Amino acid sequence: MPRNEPQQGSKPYHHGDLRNALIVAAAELIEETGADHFAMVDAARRAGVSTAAPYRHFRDREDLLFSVGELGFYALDAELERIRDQNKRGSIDTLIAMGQSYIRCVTSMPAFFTLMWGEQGMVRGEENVQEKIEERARGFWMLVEQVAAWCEREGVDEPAALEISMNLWSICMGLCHLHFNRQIERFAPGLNPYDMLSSSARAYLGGLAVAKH
Amino acid sequence: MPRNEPQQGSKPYHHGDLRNALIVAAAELIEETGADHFAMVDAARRAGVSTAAPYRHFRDREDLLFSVGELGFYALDAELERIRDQNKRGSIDTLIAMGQSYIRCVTSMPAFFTLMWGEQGMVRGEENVQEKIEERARGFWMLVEQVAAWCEREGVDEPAALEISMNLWSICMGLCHLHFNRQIERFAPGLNPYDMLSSSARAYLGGLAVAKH
DNA sequence: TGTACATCAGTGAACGCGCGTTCACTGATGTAC
DNA sequence: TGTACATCAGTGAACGCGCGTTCACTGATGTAC
Repeated sequence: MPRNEPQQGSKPYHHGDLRNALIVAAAELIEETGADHFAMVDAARRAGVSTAAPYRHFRDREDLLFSVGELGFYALDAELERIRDQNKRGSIDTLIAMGQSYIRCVTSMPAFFTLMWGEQGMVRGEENVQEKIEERARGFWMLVEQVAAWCEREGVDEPAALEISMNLWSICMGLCHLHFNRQIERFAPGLNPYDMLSSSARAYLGGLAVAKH
Repeated sequence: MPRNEPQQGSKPYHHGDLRNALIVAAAELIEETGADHFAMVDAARRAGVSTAAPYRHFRDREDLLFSVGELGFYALDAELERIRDQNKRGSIDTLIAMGQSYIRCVTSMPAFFTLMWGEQGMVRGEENVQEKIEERARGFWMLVEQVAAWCEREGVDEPAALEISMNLWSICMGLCHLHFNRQIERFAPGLNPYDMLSSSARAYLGGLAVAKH
């Protein structure tokens, strides 16, 4: 019988990839019940191990949650990178597409929201956490770069790129928030966050370009 | 000895206004530790009563939290009303001032954030909760009214007022979010949400007005 | 190739804690006569 | 004005539950000789 194949019927003593299995299990649970109500023991149960097993791979609950957050950023960054590479550098369509993909990502995993940008993901006094936190900003710097290119095109002062990027991020954040707290469908049932981003970002950037000409 | 004056030294058996005292205590605790970690027993302790007492006034924990949310909306609406009455109807400055006051309110009571616009405040199958939830929208309708007046002035289609209001709300929401998760000071230390709102709302509304002329 | 041994990744049972909520109670208050 | 009684707003003790975490353990794996 081959070593690496798990025997049928009897589960192997060693899991093989428990760390990742726990992250995935936790991510699923968080999707279902929200990060606040996430329970360490449930993650273990879902991964099919004892409640003590996770502590071989994570210092504590917070440590696991942090890793789940990393998973979220990984997915988001990959998506943003894809959008960026498929569109013209610094065009308004690129900026909007990036924003829409941001909204899509965040919306498709709403429970990651607080996990990714909440306090908890940021405040941890530990060894090499600082660089991990830097990593989490990758998507934002992608946006800044595109905005800077747009500024160059439009003859807008480039130093403003950072502020413009923050404002665009704000709009996306706000739309995400309103969207998955169901405020959009509540107050304006005909609208959706993707079109709203498109129209408001166009008006905003348009207003900036006009002001500078 | 007068009836209504509490005796010094010995605390009276009846509190007198325990319901409100509990709401205030809960609000303070939520400010300190966040709504998620808020504990019913702590509210009772802070109000100086036994842990069972709150259940004379609130069905359960959720019920108390809902009432705390109402307090938040009460403060917000009062502030928005004040700003509206002090400014010119439908001017861009009024819109921005309302947004800034929104940010100020939300920022000054960050822990109310999820309580006021999170799921929990919205999903409750109960008697006359529906009308209470309607009440929570008062501030938003104030904004819509001002935006409609602005539209009239600028010759923008008035039906767009709702969408424009949602977009402005989004921007404020996003700025609040970024602000008190410390993302603004992290990425753009020189900026603050108030000026950001002012500049982005002006560009956005300017862009809309230009597009229509 | 075989064996001894260190190390690793699990188990299962238990701990302690804090919280939401209930229960039988008791002191205070309001009211009908 | 005084009294009996219903009702209200508290008390204090206890419950049950679920969760985070630890502990001594054991089975599996990798490696030096």
